[in-house]
Amino acid sequence: MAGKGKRENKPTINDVARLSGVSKKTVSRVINSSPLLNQATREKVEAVIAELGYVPNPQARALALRRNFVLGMIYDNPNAQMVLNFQEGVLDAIRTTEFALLVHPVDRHSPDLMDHIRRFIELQRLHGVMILPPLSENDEIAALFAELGCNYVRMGSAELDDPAHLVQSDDRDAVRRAVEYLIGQGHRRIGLVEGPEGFRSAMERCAGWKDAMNAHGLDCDDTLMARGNYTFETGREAGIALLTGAEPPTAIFASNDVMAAGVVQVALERGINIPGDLSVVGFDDTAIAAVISPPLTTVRWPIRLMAQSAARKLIYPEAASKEQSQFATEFVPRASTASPKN
Amino acid sequence: MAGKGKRENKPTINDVARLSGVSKKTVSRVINSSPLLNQATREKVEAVIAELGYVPNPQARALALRRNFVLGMIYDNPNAQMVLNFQEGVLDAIRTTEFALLVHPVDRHSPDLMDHIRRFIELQRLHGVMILPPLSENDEIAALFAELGCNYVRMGSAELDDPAHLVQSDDRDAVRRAVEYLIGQGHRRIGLVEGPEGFRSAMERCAGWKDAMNAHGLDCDDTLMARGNYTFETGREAGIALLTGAEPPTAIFASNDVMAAGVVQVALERGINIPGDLSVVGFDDTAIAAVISPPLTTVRWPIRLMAQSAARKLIYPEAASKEQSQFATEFVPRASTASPKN
DNA sequence: GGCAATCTTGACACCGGTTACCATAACAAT
DNA sequence: ATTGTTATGGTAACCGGTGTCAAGATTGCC
Repeated sequence: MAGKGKRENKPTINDVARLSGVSKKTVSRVINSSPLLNQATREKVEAVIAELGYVPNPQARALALRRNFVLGMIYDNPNAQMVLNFQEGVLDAIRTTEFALLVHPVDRHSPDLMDHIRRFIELQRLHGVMILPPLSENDEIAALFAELGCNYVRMGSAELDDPAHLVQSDDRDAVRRAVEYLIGQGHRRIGLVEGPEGFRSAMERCAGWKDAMNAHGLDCDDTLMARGNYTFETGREAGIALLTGAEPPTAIFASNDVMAAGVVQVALERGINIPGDLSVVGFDDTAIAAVISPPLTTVRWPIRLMAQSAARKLIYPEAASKEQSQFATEFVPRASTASPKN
Repeated sequence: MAGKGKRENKPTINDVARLSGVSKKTVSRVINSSPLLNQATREKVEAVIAELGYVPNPQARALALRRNFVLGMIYDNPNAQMVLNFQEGVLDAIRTTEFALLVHPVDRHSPDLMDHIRRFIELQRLHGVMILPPLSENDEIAALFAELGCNYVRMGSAELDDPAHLVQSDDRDAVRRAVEYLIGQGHRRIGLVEGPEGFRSAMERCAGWKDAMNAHGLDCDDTLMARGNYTFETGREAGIALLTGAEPPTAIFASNDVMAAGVVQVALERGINIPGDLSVVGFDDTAIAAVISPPLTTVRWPIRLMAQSAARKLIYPEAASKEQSQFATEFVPRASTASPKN
């Protein structure tokens, strides 16, 4: 039996209004820092707010404004470090705002992926959603967001969408530069561990490798290429395939760091010295790169900055297309590369 | 969905009521599967809901029910893979519910950490929050949640709280078993790379090492111990400290996988063969363990299961203390351990 | 002093759901 | 036929904020 006495409930806008002798609407004006408001009134109300420790109810606000201050992020994690860095970047961007971040991992091989995503969008009514690779490369998913009227930004390795809906790194160029670094060291037979079929990022990275090889008159023959699917195990397999040929490469570019780690492990198991007998280059610069032996030469993706930009595109849609979309990568030389011996 | 017309606003409960010729209240009863309702009416309304693709507005629901169907998770990432596995576990648990997951990384060294967390809790009014280590070991933070009336679950390595607010692995026992494995292989001088000062998990793991050493009459002298702070770099430093002594250990237990990777890298740099000259054991079984060379023997934490349990404790508070709190770890032998040579 | 222009403020409906309470219909028991 | 009981559905108030619009207070100007 609740007495009429002190309530345990949080203070509401009505409490603030009553205690400061103004109407709810005026309190609302204070909260939203409306310009048409007497300074004295504002201070009086602010004092009461501070005293009560009043914080507006976000659900009520969302309902009245028909606007939800929550950003979403969907991913099918290819890489934990990348996802987490992204999360941190988003948090950087929303820290000074009232936005929050909802995460939603999915399984891209699930047969009801689309239904699953649809349900998620309809249920949560988010302000906007960021889509991470490889889901971001799926145009069908983007179309679903558009159909449901949910704002989105895709994070990708190529021009997947217009600038308002995209943050992008130029993987092709980044890989070209990395491979040219190897060529500059004197390598002529440079292998490629390709990413999975149908992945845009895999295609771009492959194209970058070919660009560099062709530009220097080097052959891209089949014995220099092996396909993986961005996992460690397939990196190992690709490594075995490349290293057991008649004329094995003196350097290998792997389309991501985990696969590069697989190549390194296989090489070491066979007594192939790195970087003495074989140079290895990865892509992503995730935590693993610095941690394996020897530390891996790789390409750093400015994920955190890209995440900040993606979040801002959603928070300020009117400026979305002016917000930076293209991000430069950075080549990070470490100890897994050297000039070939001969 | 029939009708390809212009996409109006989303259907509301009123639309459903009008089209099915019943009142809002009846529709609400259908949505909440109230038992006192005519079967025919229910089916009629359900048909209209399906046709319209109606989904109740979560903000309005949250407001009316005074209850928010969102779970939160705060962490100061010590380990990306762990955080992500945890997220996936939570998603497992909420997949069939209407709950969503909000994430909130923080910096535990920030001077206004407490204010930051307070603001987060007050602003979001979550249904409950999961706290990951090392933040979970901070009693002050737990007290803040209690003070603000926000339900929480801590994830930890020891009995930090009552079962309703805790999911726990027994790190001490897990480490004891891992070290006894080394002893069983014939090792006598077994080094410890300790975790950072003040961390409960670090203390527990250290205690487990001592338990095993003492139980077998082995000395825990200072030259066998070095402290790190759970980062790769400090793992390297600790490795150098342990391996440059007069009588270096033949095996090293590192309190987490990244530090173990640091030890491995340092050893390989100095031509110390692993596992021939030195066995190394880690803790966590994060992705890195399987990926370095040689693959790391370690202890697997059932993070995903723990996360599921934590989420269920929050979703069903009435059953929270009956939900599993204690989780067993699993010893994972790989190629970084072997019997000492001599 | 009178009147318009501008600044402040509050009454009230509304966002999209929920519950409390009441009204009616159907059906059984007396 | 009257009454009691149980199903079922309607009405209105409410959750805690917001927009609209107009009234009241101030000010400027002739």
